[in-house]
Amino acid sequence: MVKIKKERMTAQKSFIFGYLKSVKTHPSAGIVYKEVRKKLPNISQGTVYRVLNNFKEKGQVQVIDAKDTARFDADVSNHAHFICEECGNVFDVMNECVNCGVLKKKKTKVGFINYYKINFYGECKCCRPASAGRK
Amino acid sequence: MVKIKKERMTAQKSFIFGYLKSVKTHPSAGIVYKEVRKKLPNISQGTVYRVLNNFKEKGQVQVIDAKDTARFDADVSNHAHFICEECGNVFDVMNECVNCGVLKKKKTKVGFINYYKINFYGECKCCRPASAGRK
DNA sequence: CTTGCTGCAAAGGTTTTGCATTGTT
DNA sequence: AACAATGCAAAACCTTTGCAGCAAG
Repeated sequence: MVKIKKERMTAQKSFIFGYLKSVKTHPSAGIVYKEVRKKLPNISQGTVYRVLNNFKEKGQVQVIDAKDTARFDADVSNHAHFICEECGNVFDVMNECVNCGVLKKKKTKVGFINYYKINFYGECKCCRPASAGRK
Repeated sequence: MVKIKKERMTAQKSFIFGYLKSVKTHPSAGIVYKEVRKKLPNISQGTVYRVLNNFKEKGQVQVIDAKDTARFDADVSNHAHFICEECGNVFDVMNECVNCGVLKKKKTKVGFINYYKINFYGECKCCRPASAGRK
């Protein structure tokens, strides 16, 4: 018989999830740690990483693979992301903008597709004026 | 007057670029280091990272943000990537599969888009049989 | 009471960087 | 001869992990 691990609810988990739900900034694990620490001063980095990975595995959050660090998003609805190459901030790109179904079939030449991610790269509204003269 | 830095050609650069051009495995910096070392035993990790970043800035290679480490691809033509969640290998997904133009306009609500990347996630041919019984 | 979860601290891995030296141009 | 690029080693990050104690069910 296979042993089933029963999960427990903790203050750490609910604070982290609550924080992620409350922001649209797609914070990194480090930011989550810093922010949640304001309410739970004793929380450790290890816990933050473990909880975030736990959420990811359960599909409660999605991960955006930005250049350097992973960013987390509690909005798991179908949408893409825009990553500013200047400041590193991440913004939502809603589906109306992405005018396609990308890939319908699950079985392909390379293997079985579970899901996909679309990332846009460029300069955000705040950074564009500053760098306008560069090109 | 703005100082222009003039670039020099070195054995390290040409070996690294030659290696990247010769493979379809989308190697990480660590792998590049290990492989190029066979021909240039004294090359250092620092150089590999500096050269790869240099290529990236010049647009000679593109970077695939896989889960853990960055992968490099000397094929900068328009195509997407499939990342196996089981073994971590990266495969090319040619454009016929991605039946869309994704996003045509450059100027959007969030900012100015330079380019985009599409990553597919799933299980590759090699890993699928082994994990077939899981779901 | 059971055992999943946390805090702590150390370790692992990737990527960057300062500096003296090398090697292109 | 200039100065860009390298090798070396240390440092800077990000992320994971072992373990003893804590706490949810």
